[in-house]
Amino acid sequence: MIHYIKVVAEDGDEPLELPTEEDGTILLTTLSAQFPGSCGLKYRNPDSGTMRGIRLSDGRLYPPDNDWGKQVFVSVFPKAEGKSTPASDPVPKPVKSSSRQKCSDLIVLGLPWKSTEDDLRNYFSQFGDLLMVQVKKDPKTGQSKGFGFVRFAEYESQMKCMAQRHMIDGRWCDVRIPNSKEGAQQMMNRKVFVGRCTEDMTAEDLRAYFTKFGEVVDVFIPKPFRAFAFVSFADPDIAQSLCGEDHIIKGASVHISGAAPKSNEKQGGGYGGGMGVGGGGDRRLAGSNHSHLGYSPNYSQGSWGHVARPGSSSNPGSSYGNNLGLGNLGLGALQLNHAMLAAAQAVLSGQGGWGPLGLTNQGGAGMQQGVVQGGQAGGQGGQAVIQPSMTGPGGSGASNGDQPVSNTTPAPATFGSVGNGTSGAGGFLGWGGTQASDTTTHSPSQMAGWGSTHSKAPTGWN
DNA sequence: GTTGAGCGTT
Repeated sequence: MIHYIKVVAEDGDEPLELPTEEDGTILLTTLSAQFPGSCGLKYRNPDSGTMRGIRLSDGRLYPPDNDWGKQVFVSVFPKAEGKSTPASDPVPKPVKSSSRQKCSDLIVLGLPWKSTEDDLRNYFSQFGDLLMVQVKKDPKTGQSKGFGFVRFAEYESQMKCMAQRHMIDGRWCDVRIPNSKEGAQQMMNRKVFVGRCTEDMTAEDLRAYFTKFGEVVDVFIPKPFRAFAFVSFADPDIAQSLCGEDHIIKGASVHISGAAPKSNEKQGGGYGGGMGVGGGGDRRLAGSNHSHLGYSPNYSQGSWGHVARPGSSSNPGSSYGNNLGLGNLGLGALQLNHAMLAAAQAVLSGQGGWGPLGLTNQGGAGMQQGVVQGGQAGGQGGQAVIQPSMTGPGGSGASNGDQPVSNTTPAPATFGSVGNGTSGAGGFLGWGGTQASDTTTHSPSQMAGWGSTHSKAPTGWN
């Protein structure tokens, strides 16, 4: 039977009532939801006049003598600091004009093994409405991996949440922006990469969803399900504005980024990131799996897969026509081998036996997702593997930059796709595209944090 | 049945 007990953060405060669970215990998360950082309860023993601690086990606070009684309990904080009265908000609101910012998923690190999604929801709801809560677990054992994700409805909630550490079920946890969001704002163009797609997302679903942000001119979903898609907008600004965001589509959290996210991995003028051979291969022909309604054919989408475009002016296609100038390739930075270079040149010149790619036969139809995987970058040369995932003639040449091509190949240098632009823009060649590796250089630039250490839970936990 | 820096099978 549920009832309520009175709790204060400090003697003299106005009591706040916390609900018990059915078994009469109080969840620590319930406590810490109202008293951030709180890790326990105590009360004054009327007989001795001294304070007594409340038993805590498995994240539950147990009533003394099986009865909470009518007394007022006092919240206990780790270091005799960090307590906060409900009256005084401990978090100075970073009230910026950031009100219009959008929420992103937040990773919660350092969760106790036992914490459930309910615990997380219970705890984090103190900051605002939650759209998503998940604890990553081992699929087999169901054992928590000790981290999870949350997503708030309001950006203010997110800000508040990230502005502090979190005591969850007896452990200090950190909330951060996931690494997957790195390099968010970049690559201005009209096509965005939609990662973490689920298989039940159709092109129509994506179109329907993204249309509310602006006119969608194309949706591309790789044929063998690969958990990502491309969405192209008529307005590049729309696409750009979505980059870096997380959206929830059909219950799944997808991540939106520029079509060649690895672009800013390297700097110094080199075009390190993705290599894409990509003319605007977006000529769409009927029969493809594209949704193409209302598509205006004058969107030349040249230069996909190209990254780190010099300057910010978007002028896709025209300036890259058949430009194989090595200066644009950033070769030095990527240690390309000759085989790959030759392959690329062959592609652009329409020779080289890349028949399966449909380049030599189809005049304008761009090959789709043509992928060339060299060995390790700069490594075993000659092992270029071509794996076009779509070869149908007339297939719309969605030139898919260098998005995740293979997560199994270590540091694959990949081609984007190749295609002759609708407007005659020739292929542009860029190199790069290491999807899986290279994550070590990222240094999450979040709000000032608390080191990276999670203090051990007070003994008695875990 | 253990563990404690990290980054999301679906």
